[in-house]
Amino acid sequence: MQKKPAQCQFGAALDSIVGKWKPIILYHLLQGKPLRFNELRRLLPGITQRMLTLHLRELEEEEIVKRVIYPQIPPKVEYSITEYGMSLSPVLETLHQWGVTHTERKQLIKEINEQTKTD
Amino acid sequence: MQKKPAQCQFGAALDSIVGKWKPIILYHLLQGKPLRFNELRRLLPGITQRMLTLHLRELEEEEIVKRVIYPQIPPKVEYSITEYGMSLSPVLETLHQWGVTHTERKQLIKEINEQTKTD
DNA sequence: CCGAATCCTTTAGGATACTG
DNA sequence: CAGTATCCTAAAGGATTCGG
Repeated sequence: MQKKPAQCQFGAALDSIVGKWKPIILYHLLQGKPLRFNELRRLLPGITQRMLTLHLRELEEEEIVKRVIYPQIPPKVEYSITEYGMSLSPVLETLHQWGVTHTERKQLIKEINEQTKTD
Repeated sequence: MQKKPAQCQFGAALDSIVGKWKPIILYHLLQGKPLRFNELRRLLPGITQRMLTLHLRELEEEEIVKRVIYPQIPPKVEYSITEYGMSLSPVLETLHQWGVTHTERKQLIKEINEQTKTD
């Protein structure tokens, strides 16, 4: 990667939260309740086991997510947000706000285009 | 793509600002001064013409960036942030803040690991 | 000067089968 | 239950050449 101005470190932040399933994984974990692997999986319809583990491992690597293994049969593993991961909450909230208005805006523009098409 | 909870629209926001060069492109344009294609290119060492145009087109599509063509020989094209694109400023600032501390944190952890390795 | 077009490489993401 | 291991596809990114 290239050198960036010190004032432009939001690329670094993006690296931690970008990934097809990371937004929704984080959303669920930020509810506060620890979730087991299969619970999380059920909350993410369409995700494969592989992708879920990959994304969780990445979040774990950044210490955003904590993985707790209960040594028992059958296995039980719980994922939860870390204290540090909680610091993402306001960041994601801000992004969320912008995302909502952005989506609405695009929808509005689309409707206007379809309207004027019939003129 | 899957369905997401309405409370989790930050994935939509990410779509607009993710891309290898988008963060740094936005950083430069958010300085406020319109920049010509080749000016921008010089500010982004390593980028190819193709990638620069592709990313700019995407940002233009979202109406985050405005493209003004001056019909003259040799051609002159200026890119600038739109009014709407300005609304990204606080969002990116928040991301930036988190990115800075996150980078520092990772660096710190790395140093500690190297320290304890010699014990 | 500001691209478009073509072709190629790399990475992200996915399908499927298997395991302690 | 909670994963690995393999193999494969699609998408992002890049190198190079050509053109108004």
